[in-house]
Amino acid sequence: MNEINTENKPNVPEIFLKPYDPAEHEVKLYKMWENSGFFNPDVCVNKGVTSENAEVFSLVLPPPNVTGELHMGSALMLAIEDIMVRHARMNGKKTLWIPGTDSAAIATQARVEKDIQKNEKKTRHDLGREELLRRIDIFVEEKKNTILSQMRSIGASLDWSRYAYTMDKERYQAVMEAFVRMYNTGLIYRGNRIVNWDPKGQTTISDDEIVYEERKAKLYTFKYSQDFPIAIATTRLETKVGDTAVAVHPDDERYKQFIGQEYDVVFCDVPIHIKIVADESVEKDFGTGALGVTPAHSQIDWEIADRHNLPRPQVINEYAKMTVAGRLNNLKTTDAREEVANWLKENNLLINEEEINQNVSTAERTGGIVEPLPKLQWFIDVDKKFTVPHSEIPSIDSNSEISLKELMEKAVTGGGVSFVTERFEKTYLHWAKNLRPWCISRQIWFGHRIPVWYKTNTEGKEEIYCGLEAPQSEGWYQDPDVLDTWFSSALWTFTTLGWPNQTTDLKTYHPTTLIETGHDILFFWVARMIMMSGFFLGQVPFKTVYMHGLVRDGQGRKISKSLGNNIDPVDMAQKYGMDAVRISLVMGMTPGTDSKISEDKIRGYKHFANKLWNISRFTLTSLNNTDIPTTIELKEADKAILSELNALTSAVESHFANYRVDLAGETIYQYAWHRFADEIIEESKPILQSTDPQIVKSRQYVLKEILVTLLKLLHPFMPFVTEAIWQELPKPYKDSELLLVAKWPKQ
RNA sequence: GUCCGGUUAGCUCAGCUGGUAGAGCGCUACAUUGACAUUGUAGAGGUCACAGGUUCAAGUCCUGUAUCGGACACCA
Repeated sequence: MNEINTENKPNVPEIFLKPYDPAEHEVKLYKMWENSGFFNPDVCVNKGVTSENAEVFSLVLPPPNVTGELHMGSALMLAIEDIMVRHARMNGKKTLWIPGTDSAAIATQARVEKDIQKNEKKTRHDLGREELLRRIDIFVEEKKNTILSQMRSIGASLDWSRYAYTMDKERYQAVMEAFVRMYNTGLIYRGNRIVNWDPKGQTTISDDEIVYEERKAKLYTFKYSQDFPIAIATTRLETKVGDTAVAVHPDDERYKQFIGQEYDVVFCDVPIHIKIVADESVEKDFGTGALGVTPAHSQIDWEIADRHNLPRPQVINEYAKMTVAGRLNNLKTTDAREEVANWLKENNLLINEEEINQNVSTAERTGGIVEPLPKLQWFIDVDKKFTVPHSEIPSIDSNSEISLKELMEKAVTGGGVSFVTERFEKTYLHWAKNLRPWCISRQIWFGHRIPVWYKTNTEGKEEIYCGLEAPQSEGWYQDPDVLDTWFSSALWTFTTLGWPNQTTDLKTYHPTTLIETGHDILFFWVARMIMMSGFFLGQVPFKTVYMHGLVRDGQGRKISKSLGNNIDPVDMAQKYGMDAVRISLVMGMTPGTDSKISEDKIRGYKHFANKLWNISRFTLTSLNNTDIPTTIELKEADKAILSELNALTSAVESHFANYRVDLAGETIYQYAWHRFADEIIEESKPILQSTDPQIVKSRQYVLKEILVTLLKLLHPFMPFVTEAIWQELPKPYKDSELLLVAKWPKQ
């Protein structure tokens, strides 16, 4: 390198004379970055910032709800990912971070329906499917700019040229293709099974969308009739009109004599036929040790009915109302329960009534009490074996036979996917082991519609067609249901890269390097991406899983509207600057563990941004009107300072390697403030007054080195203030116009 | 019920393969025309939940207890 040109003498820009003002810089800087094109790895290669065959670093952004707004959780996610992405880019990796938004099917449709109900007093059925979908599209178009501009305001260096929306044309086609391929392999099937029905949302939901709430319930012990030999216990009296058997344990001495007997009774106006069966699944010690079997309204009972070939009358409908004749007719289940209790009392059949704690299944989205109902639905078979034509997953051979469940286990146990926090690996494997068929059909309108058509043929039989386009001939009608939103999300790592086309992007960036997301969607999303990527590509979707925790308030409480403790990232950024918001979210956050945010903390880091500002001001002032040769005879003390700086860079690197961005941040913070500002700058003041020019030059050189290194190290964490300062540095100090693509300090 | 975590300064948390405790914020006192009051210096404050064990040596490893939290399952 050359000596600094005297015409490029460092001046102290006027801008440093007042405190750092984030508002003055943030929008401008983001535009500058975005216009530079460097968020796109292709541009980085073309402009020589990244070498053609550089190591790849790729990840997809977990797409936020397209109609939503930024909250602290998504701000944390964007901050962590942007830190890793900027770090990788500065390290010369071919770095791709794909932005996207999610349609949030149920939530979005519910929101639009509510508005229409309020403003026009109409239901979705009044409007019809087409019109409702048109309204939803309009709503999405109106809303999406909010979230997109908020994502930019964070400073996220996302490659917007590859932006994807779960419901855009490319993704929709890819989802159809995926369904058809899985159907043709026999992994997707239609079956009549007990599903979790949400009467409030009027749709099925998957097992993972259930939230258990503990409530008090009454456990009733009773007999079906005076001459029925066995008493049974239940909390759901109203379902007993749907009973077809009483199951007892085969070894239970009390009931052995009755096994095989059958009884006809009229129970609360409903004639029922009860067979006494022996089944291992019954616990002798619970209740009376005898279980009233209601095949149509309980998962376990459905399975018992399978084993004993029992009829399965349905007595509750989709609105959670009774469908039987008599006194229960059309009553809500809760009312019917009381009615049955009254009837039992009237007829002297009630033996005992006891308060117990019970876990009630509720729907995560609507809060409705889940009603198990038998329904004809679409499922993914996780146990059926299929052949993997081509596998890049360690421990899974090409052309081997495997089930989705096994694939999901092996992808992790074989080391194809590793978890930054090991305990999530255990949670994952535990879940995968107990996986059951995944119900993927939903009875709403907004979403990826199931590409299956039906037709009743001349013999009165139903024909089924599954394909990308509707069949040409007459009389076909499409399945009205749409897919579980997680079905399309599960394909996200590769549909965003152009699949099913074999694009260059797909070859270059898949498997992605990393997925970074909240641990609350480990099963919903992370696990299912592993499933789908394995099935369609024979690849893992990502090599590393990094899970972040929940963002809580300063006292560790969940952030919620009712507590009124919401801290809005956008408000906070206006007050203290986005850099302060970003770094406060990251500092003190351990991977996988819930973290805390408070306004005090954010304010503290605004001080830090300003400290940096003043460090820069001092350093540039000290260098003013001075030429600093780039090769220089350094004094011993200055050599020591530089080797300490190298040690800092190494420490930061090793924290990055361990995905401990929190520790990396703290290490730099500590150095910048308490070592550089408090000590090195202080001791430099007299040194710079020295009459020996060698001493002065040596020190000036060191100060410049530290400043440049610190700006680089801090850039991933506080991109705005560091770039703002960088823009004021004299050219000879810089290896790049933009700090965004400057070279990461060498160790 | 099963499986995971946590329990370290007033608060929020670090502390890797064991070597007599750290940070940030807060608090106290002092300083102040100095790059920065969005500051500096100094300081107070911890038998590292409890009880055993292994070891020359234990927040750090093992066992158990208490307590808080999470995931999963679920009894009808």
